[in-house]
Amino acid sequence: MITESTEEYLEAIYYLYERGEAATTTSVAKELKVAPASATQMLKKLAKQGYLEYVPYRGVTLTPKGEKIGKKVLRKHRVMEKFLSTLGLPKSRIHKDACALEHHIPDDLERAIYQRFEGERLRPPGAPSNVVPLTGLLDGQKGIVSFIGGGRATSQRLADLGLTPRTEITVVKSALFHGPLMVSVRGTTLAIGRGIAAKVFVRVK
Amino acid sequence: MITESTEEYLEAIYYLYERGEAATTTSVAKELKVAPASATQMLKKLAKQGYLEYVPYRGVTLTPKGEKIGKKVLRKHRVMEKFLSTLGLPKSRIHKDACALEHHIPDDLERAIYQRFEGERLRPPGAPSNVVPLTGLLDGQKGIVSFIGGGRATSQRLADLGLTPRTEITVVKSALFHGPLMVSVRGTTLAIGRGIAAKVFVRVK
DNA sequence: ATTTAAATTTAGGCATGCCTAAACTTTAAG
DNA sequence: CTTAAAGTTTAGGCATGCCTAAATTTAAAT
Repeated sequence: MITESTEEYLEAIYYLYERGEAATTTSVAKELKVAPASATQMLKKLAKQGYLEYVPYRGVTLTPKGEKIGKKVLRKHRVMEKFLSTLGLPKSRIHKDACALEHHIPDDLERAIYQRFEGERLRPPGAPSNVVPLTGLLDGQKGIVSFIGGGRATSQRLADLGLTPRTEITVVKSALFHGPLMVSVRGTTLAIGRGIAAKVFVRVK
Repeated sequence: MITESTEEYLEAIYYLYERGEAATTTSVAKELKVAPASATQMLKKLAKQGYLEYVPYRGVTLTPKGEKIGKKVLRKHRVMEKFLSTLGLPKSRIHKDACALEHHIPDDLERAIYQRFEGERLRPPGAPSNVVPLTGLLDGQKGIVSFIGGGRATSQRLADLGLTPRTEITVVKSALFHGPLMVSVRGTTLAIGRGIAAKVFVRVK
């Protein structure tokens, strides 16, 4: 079983990596507010477990296995922050509370929360709540195009891609907060930007 | 700082108490799926910390301090279960997931979730989302009566109690899932049943 | 009253992950 | 090339909470 501490470390290292900063013993320790000596110990353990490469006095780099976890935990953290702020929790506590929650949110709960709150923010009033923007789907989910939330030009562009109401669409890959989505429509896979994807409303089961 | 384990124990003991079962070393151990010897050790520690009275070979009873925590954690657990099931998580995992979350949900998040999901379930379509049934308020919250979600007879009964639109109302005490609510209206305190309270929709700040 | 089974506690251990203090590398300045 | 400061690791400890095995207490049956 993967411990909370392991997740915490991998998340912090991934976060440093995402910002282009080096993951040294000290930077990790500072990020997690622990003593450098504690970080050394933990990093050695994580290396032994195959989550990262550890070179004494030089710092660490995540292995694919470690990166996958770090990424996932960070994403959960961000979804939780959004969730907490949508519910009106005081800003001052959002980060800390998200930290506490991120390790206890199962994957599918994260997905459900994401869909519901992201969808709610974008959905035009009156639309049923199982209609969500395409950006609200996560990898592997399917939906039926319900309507296009944009003007004529948007509709046209999307129609050219085969995205018209009643078409079934599958999200192949969707980075949660940035970059294009890979979707599959009528047997073809295509990439569409988040901006336009947010205007495609689909009905999910 | 109160540990997760402490909360877990106090919740289990309170839960036994709620069902009228004796809190013995063994029953607690069974509830928490730990060895009886572990429970003994922990119960002694909790006694030393003033959460419960411990009589060797006889079992434990919660002090007010311990009961307060046990009750709160159990309530969070139940709110989380409701939340998870509203979001469609598989039934088989709801209990376990709620267990993991209950210790990491701050009080106000619990309240926000409760209000939102309970309110959502009962709120007539079209009402703004800061309008919730009276049963959605927790102890100490205030609201302004917005409308009565029942027929003429209900309205009349409530009007007799002084509960008419635009009246300010304060919830004095509300057990979360059962029993009447104690409310204060125009300086008077009265108890009203949950059934009828669910028909009083109030606007909260 | 004795015996025996069940419940409970004590004793001794273990894993996790944190800490401080002291020792050791690395780096950068002179 | 030396040296001092900064960064890092080692060593030794501590708290939490779990475990098993062995001792003890209680309760129930004869």
